[in-house]
Amino acid sequence: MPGRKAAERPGNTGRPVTINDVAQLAGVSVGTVSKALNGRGSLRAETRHRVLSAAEQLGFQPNRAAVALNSGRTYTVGMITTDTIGRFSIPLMMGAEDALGAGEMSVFLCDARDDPIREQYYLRTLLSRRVDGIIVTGRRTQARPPIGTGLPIPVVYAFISSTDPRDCSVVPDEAGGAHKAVDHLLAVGRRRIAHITGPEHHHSATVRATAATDRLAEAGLRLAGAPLFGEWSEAWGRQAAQLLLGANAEVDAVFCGSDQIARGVADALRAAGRRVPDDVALVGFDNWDVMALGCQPPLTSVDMELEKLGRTAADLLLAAINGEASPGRHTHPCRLVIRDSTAASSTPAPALDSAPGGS
Amino acid sequence: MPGRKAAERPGNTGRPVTINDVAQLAGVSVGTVSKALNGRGSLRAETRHRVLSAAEQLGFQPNRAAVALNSGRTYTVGMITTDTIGRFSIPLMMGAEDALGAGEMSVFLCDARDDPIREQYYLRTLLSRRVDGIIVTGRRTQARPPIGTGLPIPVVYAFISSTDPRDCSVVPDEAGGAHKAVDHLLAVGRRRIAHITGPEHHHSATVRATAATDRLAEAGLRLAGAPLFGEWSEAWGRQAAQLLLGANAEVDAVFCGSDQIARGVADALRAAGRRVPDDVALVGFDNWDVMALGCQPPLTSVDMELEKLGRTAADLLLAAINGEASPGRHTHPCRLVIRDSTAASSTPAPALDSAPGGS
DNA sequence: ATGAAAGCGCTAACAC
DNA sequence: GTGTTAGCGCTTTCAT
Repeated sequence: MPGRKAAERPGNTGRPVTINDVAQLAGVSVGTVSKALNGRGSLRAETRHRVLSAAEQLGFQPNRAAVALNSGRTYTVGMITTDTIGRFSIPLMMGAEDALGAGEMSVFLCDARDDPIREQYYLRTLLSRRVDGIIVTGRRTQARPPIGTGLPIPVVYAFISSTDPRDCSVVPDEAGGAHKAVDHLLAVGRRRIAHITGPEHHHSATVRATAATDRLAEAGLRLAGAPLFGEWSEAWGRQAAQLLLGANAEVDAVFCGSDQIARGVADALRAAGRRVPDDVALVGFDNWDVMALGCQPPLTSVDMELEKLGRTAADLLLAAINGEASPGRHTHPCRLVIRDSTAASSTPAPALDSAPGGS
Repeated sequence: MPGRKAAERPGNTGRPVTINDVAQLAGVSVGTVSKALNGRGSLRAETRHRVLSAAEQLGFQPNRAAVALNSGRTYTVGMITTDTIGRFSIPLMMGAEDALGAGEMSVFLCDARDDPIREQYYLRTLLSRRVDGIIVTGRRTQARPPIGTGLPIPVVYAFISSTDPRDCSVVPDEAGGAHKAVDHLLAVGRRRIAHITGPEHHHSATVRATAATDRLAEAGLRLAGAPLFGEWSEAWGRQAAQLLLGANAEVDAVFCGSDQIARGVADALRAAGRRVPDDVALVGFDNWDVMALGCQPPLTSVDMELEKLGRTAADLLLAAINGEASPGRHTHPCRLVIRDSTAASSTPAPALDSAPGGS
């Protein structure tokens, strides 16, 4: 009964189908089967066809462990993430997994949960499994010590980077993203721009704050007050916005270090009777859909394009596996996504913006 | 130089260290090395020690492909998710990965992206890699057709379930969760409870709505109006809240099908001058931290405990791999997380709740 | 054009 | 207590 699944066929032993079974059914030797299946050597068309249909009929799937054993390649890579919660690593992983899948690579998922012990455990596991390469991802863009030295396989750091400049890292151009945000605010006519962001000890916060300050300086302007460092939370956004309202009513734009902060700012501004974007334009960072779109009004935001970044990391890893390593720090541009929170104030349409919930 | 990493040692060939290298360095045969490393057979303590330190010195890691080849077991499982964006599958995966890691299992990550073709591709890949089992996860709790029939390895469905009742599925007890939400609202003295939720064709929406209605009926009450089916979005929450305000000012609680919806409802109520929880108590679903905590006030919500659910699924899979299958549909209880949005209205503290952003 | 056989790294059965 | 060897499933010479 050729149409049936292998495991349903009467007489099926439960044992996986091997190349031997195929050889027997096709009436040839295993060597011939191997050639037929891999399109190597020279075979009569008829023989090749006979083998292929036998394999088909048995539902034969080559045992990759055996292939790995004599090729030395497993067509497998490890992905180690230090990020438990996954907000940043998920798109990275998905992008990488997609790019690797196209190269017939399977991905081992390793969640190190910010624990160096777990990390080393996973590293050993992956080496034992003879993965062809490793991608290391994490929640922060700050450089971190290499996961290992003198490893026999290539490693690519994605989002995070390695402190060793010879290592291959792919990182978002956060400074460039901040530049785009500031440029956009200037372009829509804003001049008194404040900056609210995360903790000062957080790499992304300082990079983005510095970049924003520098860009304004290039335009002959200064930030409206020092950057407000706090937490990556809506609550901090609300709190900081109130500080701003208390101290300086002249601000006509706020560039925020994250969408969560921006959303808190939007809520606080609205509660205080300030209109966004008419009175104050708002730009976030991350382009986190649920925040940027849930915000009233929808938020202009800097997108780090993490999925693309993951894809790039995977491509660099594949190249390195094939002997074409690209050592060093590779930056990946950010993209500014413009939404209503920075709509040009030259054409205000107050009545339309104010009741988004109406049915 | 014993302290050095294997790959840095002078004379290192780049070739992975095998059991042969260890045998040679220890001056014994490969069989002896195998016994020493796996604690089998009987060896002199001195010999065992000599082997272990040789292995240590060379940084030996057994080639898992070889182990797999003659044990037939790969200590590997596949995790197929149909969920691209990952909101639900991430905690599931993390829980499962954690539980499997404890069993020395590595996890292949497969993102099928809602594409049946990709799903079957991954299934073939996993079978070819001879995984010991498969976990299938997805974004919706609705039953889906089995991923394959007569498969040679156990499959466990997590969050989603299989339409075949003989398959092993682990699903959240959404109805139970809805019961807890309603019970809690009744316990804090609410009697006119409305329900706003996602699309009517969405399994979770109807299950939760039905369960809420039933529970109220058991208490001799009725839902305040028919369930409002719409979208899983904040915008719909806002819109539905306005419908509610227009039609029926007497509602003293809203049970929402998701935290996103609840958050939209909270915003709309506040904008309309209604106080939460004083005038209207609010319960969400999902306990999605960023929504539940970002909401003003923080949201009481039903937590499906997806990480635990993933862990349970992994444990069931491990058991099935060891020959102790647990066919059928296993439900996993939900947990109600109580926050300010349902604080008992008998002790109102209006002044404190209204300015959470104050510094 | 096809078959036979060695070998990838490891484990286990058996010999000594 | 330790060494030798067959064999897991597959690929790849090398004969024929």
